Amino acid sequence: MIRPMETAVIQEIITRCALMDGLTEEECRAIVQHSRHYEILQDRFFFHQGEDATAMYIILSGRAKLTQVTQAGEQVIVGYCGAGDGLGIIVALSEIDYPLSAEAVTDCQAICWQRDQMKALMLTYPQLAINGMGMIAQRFVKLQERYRDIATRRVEQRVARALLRLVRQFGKKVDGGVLIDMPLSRQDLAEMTGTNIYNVSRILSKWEREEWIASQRQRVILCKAHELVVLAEDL
Amino acid sequence: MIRPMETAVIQEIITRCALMDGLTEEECRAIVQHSRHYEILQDRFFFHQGEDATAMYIILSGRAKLTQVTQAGEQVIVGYCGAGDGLGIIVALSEIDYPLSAEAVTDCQAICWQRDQMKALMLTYPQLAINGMGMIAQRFVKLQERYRDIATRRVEQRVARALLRLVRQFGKKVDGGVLIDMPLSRQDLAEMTGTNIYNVSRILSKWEREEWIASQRQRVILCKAHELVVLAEDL
DNA sequence: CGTAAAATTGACGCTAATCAAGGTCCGTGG
DNA sequence: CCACGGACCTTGATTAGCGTCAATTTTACG
Repeated sequence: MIRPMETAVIQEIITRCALMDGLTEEECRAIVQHSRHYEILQDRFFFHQGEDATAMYIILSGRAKLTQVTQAGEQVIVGYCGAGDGLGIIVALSEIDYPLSAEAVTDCQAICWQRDQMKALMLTYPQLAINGMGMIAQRFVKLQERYRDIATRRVEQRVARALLRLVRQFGKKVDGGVLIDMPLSRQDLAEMTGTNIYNVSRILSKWEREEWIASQRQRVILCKAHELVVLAEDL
Repeated sequence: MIRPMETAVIQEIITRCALMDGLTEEECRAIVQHSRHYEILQDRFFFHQGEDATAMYIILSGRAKLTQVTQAGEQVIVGYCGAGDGLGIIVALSEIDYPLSAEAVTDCQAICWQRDQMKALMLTYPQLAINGMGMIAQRFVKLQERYRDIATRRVEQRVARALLRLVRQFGKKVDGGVLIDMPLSRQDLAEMTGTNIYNVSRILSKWEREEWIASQRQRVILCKAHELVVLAEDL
């Protein structure tokens, strides 16, 4: 079971997240008041690709994985989200279905607004809409980068770049290096980079031999991030 | 030289474009009044990746190519735009630089708003902002699709899918099939699909032998689109 | 301790990237 | 009008990279 958060803590997290940029604590509180608290256990879904979009979320704790599925049934991972990140923001701002699925890869807490509720709030607090757009713009630019990566880089570079992005987003200092602080399988890395587990495994094994990384099942620690950067940027 | 359009014609085109959905002709006229007319010759740029974003455009005629460049200097084509499509909308809605370059591949006419002007208009006509967001959402979803394609499909399928997208967007009935109505080199197709001209050339040659397409320098006509669909969707 | 999921490793073959050479088309200037 | 140069396209040969299959090992957890 998840231990519920206190309202004050929630307020604290939300106030500092990008969606609330430029809003007073007062306004922020009012906006949160219209949200519902939301808990979701590991491996369950916030929503599925193609579902009618009714809600948007801000994650308070935990990690979520954004995925798409092809007709052939292959998964593609579009990205990960953590505390402060938004899920389904795009659908609060336009009339489309969820274009991807969001899955909790650890137990998550979040707050949640109904689409119509959020639309109303955005009319009252236009800054909210502006922030939402900014967040989408950010995502858009990131996705374009990754599109470019996958179109032009070799598998080894793509994996290196994926790890570096994850470490920037979820890195946690531990002795011996920086841990990517969430469950991350070879399969996940394969789905992020458009390859398969065999290649990923071989590549990670090689890096492990060179002591650039240390990895166990579902865990990766970067020890010599610099070496990976050199590889990733081909310097 | 480009033959300038009459105001009435411009109005006609703009009124029907996605940015003006749900706005009265009256409002639409007022919005257009705050724009500048803009002409740009083939091979020149609307803007470059990384430039400070000051303007957004709606294309009236012609075709524009959206590209990104990697550090290594390789180009990636993110997509094409034609009449009614917007350029740089994302930057009108958030505070970022242009994330890509937009190049006229034929002579283009467009209308153009300064970022601040457009922001002011969006405050007066909120529907304008909503439409802008919808357009970005559309693009976002499309980009995700293409990301998925490139991550999971073979080169031949990717080329087929690229051609089918282009034909849907710019197809023009001619005898013998449907022409992709703009200059389109092997190089362009390679940059759209994350491969090289040699592969594209071989693939198109093969399809030409099978009479699925007819192609000349910078031109492609789809004769048996159905066959390409079968290939593209692996049925 | 047993089981299932995750990860590893080797072998094999195909796809697609690369290199090299030559052909075709088009606009320009003599 | 013709010759030339440059951009575009084609094709073959070669090889590296990568996907796939099969078999085995490791790890987590009940």
